[in-house]
Amino acid sequence: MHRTDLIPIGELAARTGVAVSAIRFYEAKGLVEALRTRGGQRRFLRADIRRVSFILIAQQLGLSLEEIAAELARLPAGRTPNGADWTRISTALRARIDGQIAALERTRELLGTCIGCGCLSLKKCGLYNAQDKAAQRGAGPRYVLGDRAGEIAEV
Amino acid sequence: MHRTDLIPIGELAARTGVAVSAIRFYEAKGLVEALRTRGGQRRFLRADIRRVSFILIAQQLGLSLEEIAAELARLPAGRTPNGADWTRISTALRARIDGQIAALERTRELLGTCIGCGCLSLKKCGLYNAQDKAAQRGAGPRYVLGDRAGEIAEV
DNA sequence: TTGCAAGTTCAAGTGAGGTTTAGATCAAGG
DNA sequence: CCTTGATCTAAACCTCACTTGAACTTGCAA
Repeated sequence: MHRTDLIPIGELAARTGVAVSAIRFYEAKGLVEALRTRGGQRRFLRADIRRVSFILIAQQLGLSLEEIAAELARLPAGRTPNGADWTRISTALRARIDGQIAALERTRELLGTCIGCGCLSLKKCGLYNAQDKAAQRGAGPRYVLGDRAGEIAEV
Repeated sequence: MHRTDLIPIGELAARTGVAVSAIRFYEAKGLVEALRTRGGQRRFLRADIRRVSFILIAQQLGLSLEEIAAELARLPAGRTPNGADWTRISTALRARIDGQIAALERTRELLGTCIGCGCLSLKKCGLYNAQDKAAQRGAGPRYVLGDRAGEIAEV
């Protein structure tokens, strides 16, 4: 609507709070697309502000960029999410949050039964069996741990 | 009590479900300590099974190895946690879980108000303001995002 | 004593999610 | 036209939490 329908990368960065370098990175990953000026500079659609914001929200919910890309790719013709898309996506995100909360609550309960007992004793503690369940993908690459959860022996 | 008070790295690995390489890595990071045989092989105390298990639990709760090391370092004389230590630590961990759950619940609520509205519009959505609050340290290094949360402009 | 699984070190690799650097080019105002 | 600031590319670098590989050495059982 404004005559500046196309915005340069710096403005997209300023509007979303994401670094310019990150936006270029997202483009390389296929999360956003840019038009180019004759000189080769990127020009984004105003709607890409929403698109990038969606990326940020989804990240907060623990989605990887790959998952986010998959979600965005489901939108026909590379559109920016509209109302109906958003309903579908946010419903899915909510399910994910529910799962995370449930996992944390289970862990908390188990931790509660352990406070004061000082057991830390594998068979009895329950927290050890909870490890695979409680997995909320803590910081860092745990590629492998997930594959062998459950084989924990007794003390 | 068993005559094998000292266990080799392979057994510690088998008992905790952690890879041998990971245990060596933990030792390098100061999370566990090992005695050495004359030949230079590591021998761990049986109690280190508990120590490593503690590392795993704390990781599930989102602590970095550095934080875990700090927690373990507070134990006098490099002991393995006993009952009292465990009470103190697990109480702290529980507070952490509570915080994580609360953050997720806030996010869920905001998401709920957005389902169907399709807004994704920064000023109105609320989810954008929630970003710093909801931070549950999703997968991957988000060192920087945390530092600039809140500077998000309007669409 | 031998055989071999399990152990050792050190350096380099992995993968996510970016940032930094360097040097060149573009766009807009004066 | 010229300067200034934004943008460009490519490649290198960063953290975290590990794994992998190469090249040897130990420890234990038969």
